[in-house]
Amino acid sequence: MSRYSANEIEAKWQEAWDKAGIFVANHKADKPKYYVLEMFPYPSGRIHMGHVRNYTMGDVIARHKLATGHNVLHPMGWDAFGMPAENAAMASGGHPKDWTYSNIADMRGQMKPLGLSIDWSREFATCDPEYYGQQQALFLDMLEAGLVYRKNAVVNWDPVDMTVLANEQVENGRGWRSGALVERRELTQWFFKISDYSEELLSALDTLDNWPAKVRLMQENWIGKSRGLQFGFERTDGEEPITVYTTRPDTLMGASFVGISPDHPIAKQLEAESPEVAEFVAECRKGGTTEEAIETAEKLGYDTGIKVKHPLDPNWELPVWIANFILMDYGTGAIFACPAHDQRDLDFCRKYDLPVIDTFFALEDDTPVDKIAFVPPKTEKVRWVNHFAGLTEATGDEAINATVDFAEKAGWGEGVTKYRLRDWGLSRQRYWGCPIPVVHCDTCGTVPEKKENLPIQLPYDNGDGNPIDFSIPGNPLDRHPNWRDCACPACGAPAKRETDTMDTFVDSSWYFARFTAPRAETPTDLAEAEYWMNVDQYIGGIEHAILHLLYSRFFARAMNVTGNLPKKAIEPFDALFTQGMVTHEIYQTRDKNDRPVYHLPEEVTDGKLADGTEVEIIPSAKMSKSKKNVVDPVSIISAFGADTARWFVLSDSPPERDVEWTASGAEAAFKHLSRVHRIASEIVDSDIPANAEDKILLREMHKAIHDVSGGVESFGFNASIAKLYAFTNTLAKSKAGTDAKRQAAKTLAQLMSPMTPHLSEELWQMLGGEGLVATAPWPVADEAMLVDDTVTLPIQVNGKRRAEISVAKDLPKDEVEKLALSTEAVQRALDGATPKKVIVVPGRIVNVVV
RNA sequence: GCGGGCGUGAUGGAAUGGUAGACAUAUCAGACUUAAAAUCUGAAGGGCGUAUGCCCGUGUGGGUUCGAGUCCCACCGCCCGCACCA
Repeated sequence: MSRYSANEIEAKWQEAWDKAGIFVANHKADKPKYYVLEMFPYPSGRIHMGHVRNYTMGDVIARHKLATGHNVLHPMGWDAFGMPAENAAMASGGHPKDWTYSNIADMRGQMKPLGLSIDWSREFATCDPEYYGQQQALFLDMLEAGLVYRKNAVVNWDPVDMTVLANEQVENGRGWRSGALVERRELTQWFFKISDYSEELLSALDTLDNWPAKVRLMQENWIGKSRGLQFGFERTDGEEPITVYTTRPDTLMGASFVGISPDHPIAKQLEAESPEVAEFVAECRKGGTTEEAIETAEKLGYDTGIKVKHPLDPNWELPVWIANFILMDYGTGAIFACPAHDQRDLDFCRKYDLPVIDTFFALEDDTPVDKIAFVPPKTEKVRWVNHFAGLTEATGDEAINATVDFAEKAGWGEGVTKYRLRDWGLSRQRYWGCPIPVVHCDTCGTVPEKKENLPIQLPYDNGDGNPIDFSIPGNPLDRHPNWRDCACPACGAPAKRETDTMDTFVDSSWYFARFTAPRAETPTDLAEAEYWMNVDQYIGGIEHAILHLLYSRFFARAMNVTGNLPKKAIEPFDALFTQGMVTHEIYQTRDKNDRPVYHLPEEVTDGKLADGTEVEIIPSAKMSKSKKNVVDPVSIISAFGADTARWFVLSDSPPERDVEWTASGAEAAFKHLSRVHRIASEIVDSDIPANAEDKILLREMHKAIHDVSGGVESFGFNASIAKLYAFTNTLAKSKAGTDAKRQAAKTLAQLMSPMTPHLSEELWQMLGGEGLVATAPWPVADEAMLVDDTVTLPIQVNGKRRAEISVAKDLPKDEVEKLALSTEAVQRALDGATPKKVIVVPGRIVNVVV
């Protein structure tokens, strides 16, 4: 009898798969194609358990599809541009390119032992010039199609490091490295016109039936379609009216002031004229650019002294304030405030002592607004105070529509549909990204680079053999001695290259299309894209629910318009699955100042440190190096094997939810796999004649085929594994003959093969299976074997279970009823009473109502 | 602030509106062993009871239903996202 030795068999079978070339995707037309893709990783240098879970899920799907006769494309690549490489270069020297490629080599080396069914021949990294050169070609196509433009936009600016900061680099309003107070500053930036597609991206969400409803809702809210009224407030000084946009025009009688953004043209004009305004606006620009930072910052206002006339009452004058919570990017950058029915406006008015006017009340409560604004759902009926369009009782929605109609008829306003979705700013003032292929020429202006000059490559050094110094703040491309110098593609005169590089979201917005023809001389090969697109199953983290997925949907449309993708691919992901994280307990103690001190899992036994100190345990926390609750897949694989890691990350929780990594759970998974191996080898060594138990075992086998397959097809991997445990227990206890047990064990090996491919190959071979289990046809359940002849029915009296009966599965309802009523326990519960009603749900339950 | 999600034994979780707790972990008991490990068998939501059983129980409070973990309303708690992290 042989023992289960994961390390030996895993290497052996990986070699066998490689040799057979079974995971190399070829464009063969005789089988249905299936494209399964997991979001590609950032090459940090180490894989983590989240990767193991993500890629194992995709692998289960890919292997199951392979076994069910599909032509499977399952590729892998690297999302390789981005700030960590530059941060590493800044912190510890070296070059982002070297750092990245060495990380990729390390990670590939850690991933291969997982035994994933990946077609490695298609691998690429987004920082390969062959990839980003094609991305530059796409950019030029989009520029030509009018989908790219330049405008000013606000960024986080670190005045000490003289650099743009990412939101995550702003901590409590200060730069993470310099500690300087961050300012909002305007720069000229490149933008994709994603807003051209607002309506299209919104309405097409309805076609994405196989996406989680949650993700569609998040995108819907992100696009943020709203209907409102746009109109001008006339200024008393005769200057141009101030145009405002409001989604609550019905509350116009409650207006207490007109507010403009600190970035509004009027504010800018005043800023130039008045030092006092300049000071105020500068104050507003302190703090981060995130919506959260702006919304939660203390309300600040400045009375400009400008007055406007209320559109409904020429004698009513409203002041114009600059307010820090008004976004220039949304609507017109100007609003009217109705403090009674908007909490932000109310906070502002209370602070600056501006009037608060109730415009409607709840039907049965006319308490004036004090500290809490009255904001009922727009579907709720309210009672209006002196409404200008003549409303008395109406819902918010009705009032808004009536008001828009009223304003349009009267001619002072216009109903307008707006979207919250802003254009996608793709400029990054950084080195390690795809260079934007345009040239600035003194005579011709901004000129696209010629396609034959692509790729515009990043310079590795300073051109004179001296390395680029990444330790100085700012963009190395800007200060490079000669990289910027070039000839204008239009007139040939000396010109300067654009030094902004692209947002890394651009890289990941089309990689799925590139995988269909990764070595093509154009961004895509239309014939290959036509065959392989769309991605049949896309798998990744919920954190990408909005940006990455929305940008990809936009890119697919843009690529279609520019002839780089077929029409069928404008929604590139047919089905989406968002998996949960892998979490782990945090072990912490406290230092003298009561600050937490974290401990590695291996330092803790039975809730105590080696010196006996009690450890505080925080359950289910996201794995993070700083909290020391990280489990390294590499050490798990060397201790137990990849199959154990794969089995465990799928077993304990539903895939969309977080799974808690526990040492005992991993060990138990290993024990179970060893047990399956032992059971199989005992069967091989046995010689039991066929007997009456055979049919019972085979019946259970068909039920297992049915349940496990169902779980795999519906992302119920944990349910499949629970069934595999149960079936293994059945097999271990069965007294059936050797032939039946061998058949059951072979089926068990097949059913396990998507999760534990190496062990399954080993078992398959031991049990005399033909060829590789990976390519053996997936077993099919015999429907006739799934139904038992008798069923057990629980009997309830008034909804409480009192007894159960065992009946033939097709026994008529009235017979079932008779049987149920005659049961002793039911008679006792009835206690002589006559049932009012008996509900018989065939095959399910009987309920006797008294 | 806005938006989204989740609350079931000691723990992870299962349950087309139909026997709540499948499957697993941890725990306990037994078998094997000189002993331990490994393995095998079994117990187990809480309470009462020798027991057939009975009562209570899915965050809290209401509601719909013959029947609610599941549907509806309100509340409480926790987690996540918010446009330059990937």
